[in-house]
Amino acid sequence: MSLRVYNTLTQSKEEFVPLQAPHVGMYVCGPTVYSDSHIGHMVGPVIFDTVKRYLTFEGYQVTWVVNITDVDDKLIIQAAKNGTSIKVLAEAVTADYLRCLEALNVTGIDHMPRATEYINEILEITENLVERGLAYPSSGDVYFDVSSDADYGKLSHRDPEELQVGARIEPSALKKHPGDFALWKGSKPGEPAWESKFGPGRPGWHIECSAMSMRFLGPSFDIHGGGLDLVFPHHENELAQSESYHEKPFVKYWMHNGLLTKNGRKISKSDPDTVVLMKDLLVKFEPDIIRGLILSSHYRSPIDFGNSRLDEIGRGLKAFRNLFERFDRVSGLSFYSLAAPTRHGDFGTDGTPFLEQVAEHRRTFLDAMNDDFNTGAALAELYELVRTLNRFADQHPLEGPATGQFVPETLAKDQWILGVTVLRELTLILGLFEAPPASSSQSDDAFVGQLMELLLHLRAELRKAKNFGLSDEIRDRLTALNVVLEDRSGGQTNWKRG
RNA sequence: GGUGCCGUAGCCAAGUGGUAAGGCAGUGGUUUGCAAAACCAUUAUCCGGCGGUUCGAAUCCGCCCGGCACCUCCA
Repeated sequence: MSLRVYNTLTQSKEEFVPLQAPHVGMYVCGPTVYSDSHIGHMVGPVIFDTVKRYLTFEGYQVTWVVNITDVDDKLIIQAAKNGTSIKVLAEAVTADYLRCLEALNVTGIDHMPRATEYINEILEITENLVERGLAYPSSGDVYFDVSSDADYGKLSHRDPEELQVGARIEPSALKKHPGDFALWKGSKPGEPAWESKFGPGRPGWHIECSAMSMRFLGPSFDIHGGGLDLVFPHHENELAQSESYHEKPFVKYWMHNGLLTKNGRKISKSDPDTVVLMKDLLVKFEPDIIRGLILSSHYRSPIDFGNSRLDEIGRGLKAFRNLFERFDRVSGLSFYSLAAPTRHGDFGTDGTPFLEQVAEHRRTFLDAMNDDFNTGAALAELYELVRTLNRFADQHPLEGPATGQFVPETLAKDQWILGVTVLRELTLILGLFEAPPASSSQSDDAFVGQLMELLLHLRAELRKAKNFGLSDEIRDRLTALNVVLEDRSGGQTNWKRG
C-alpha cells in the first residue's frame, strides 16, 4: 500500500508523490513568541515530527522548517507590559518552546528561522508585488490586493465576496477591499521598525512564512502544515502572496491538524481558563504520555484534553514499559539501546508462526501509517504486538534461572528478541519510548540502588523463612513510597518507581 | 448568514459498502505464599434520530437533533 495524504486544498486523500523524490520539503507554522507554550502548541510539532519520521523511514530525505515569528503586534503589547523589549521577550519564549519540543522528543526540525532575520526577503516580495500592481501602499502600510488574485479563497474554500457578509473582517479605511491584508505595517514612534521604501515599519503577519519557506525550500515544496485554525486567513493569504509573487504552485499537500480542546472548548490564549502550560504539565506527566495522547487519535480530529485523560494514557503505556523491562531481563540488553531503523524492509520470518504474527502486526501498523498517518490505529496495533510478544514469552521459559540451555529455547529467545526489535523499530517511528522514563529506577543514584539491594536481600530471606507478614509489610510500605516490587518466579524481585 | 468538522460500549478511540480494532475502567479465570506483572475469557445484535439507495450500510443519499471550529488574534 502506498502513502495517501489528506489535502486541505483538494479536500481529499491523495497519493503522496513528492515534487523531487527522494527529497521532501515540509514547512510547519511555528509560534508567535509572546507567551509560553501551552499543550495546544505541541500538537503540530508532535504530529509533523511523526510525519517526518515515517517519511524518513520510507526512504525520503525530508527537510523540515518551522518558523519563529518574533515580531508582531502581540509581542509589542506584551513586551510593553513586561517593560522589556520584543527581542528579550521573544528569546525567553523561544527558549521555552525549544525546551518543550525537546521534552516531547521532537527532534526532526532542520531549520527554525526567525522572521526578523529575513526582513530583506520580506521587503523584496512586498516591493515586487507593489511594482506589479498586486499590492498597494496606503499611509505607510502596504496591503495585498485580494481582487488581483483570481483564485483567492481556493484553500479555505471561501468566496472573497462572502467575506463581507459576516462583517467581521477588520474594517479599515486604508484598504480597498475588506479582505485585503497587510504585507507591511507602518510603525508608530517607539515601535520596533525597519527602514523600507514605504517608510519605517515591520512585516505583516503572513509574509514571513512566504519569505522563509521560499528561502529554505524554494518557491514550490511538498507539505505545508499547521493547525486547522490557520487555514483562514493565514494560509490562504500566504498562498495568495506566494503564488502572486513567483507565479508557481506554492504547496502540493496542505495538511492541517485538529485542535486541542479542554472541556469542549478550544485551548486559546484569549480564553485563559483553557490554557494548560507545557512547563506545568511536564512536571506532572512523562513526556511520552503527552506525546501518546496526541498520537492516540487521528491528527485531523480534535482531542479533548484533561488530566484524567493523561492518567488513562499513562496506565496504557505502562504495558510497554513492563515489556521493555522484561526484554532487559531476558536478553541482558537494554531495550533503549536497540538501534533505530533508517529504512524499512521485510525481515525473514523463516516461516515460524510467531515471527509471521509479528510481521503481520508490522504490516498492519505500516498500512495504518500509509493511510494518512493514522497514528491511532497504528498505536493500537502496537498493543497487539505487545500482547503477542508477552504471550510468546509466557509460553517459553525465556526468563528465570538458566536450567540447561536446550537448543530449541535458545532459538525461541533469538526469535523473541527479534520480535522485540520490531517493536523498537515501530515505536521509534512514533517517536515514543526513545529513552527510559525519568522516574525509572535507572535514574536513581547508586546509593539508592544499594539501599534497595539491601532491603530486597533481607526481604528475600524473610520469604525463604516463610515470614510473609513482615515481607508483605516491607512491600506495602514501599508501595506507599511509590516503589513497586514484583516477585518473579525463581526468587528474583524487581523494583521500580510507580 | 457563509465554510468545514464531528456524534461508535461507562470513558477515549479505529473502522467510510460485506456483517463492530485497540486503550482505560469493570467482571470471571490461569499464574503467584499473597500481591504485582503477564496471559485467557467476558463487557455495543449494534454505530445520534427518521427515511431512502443496495442482495447487503456505522460506512452512500436526504431530512432532523446535538456538539465544535473558522469567517477577529490563535498551533
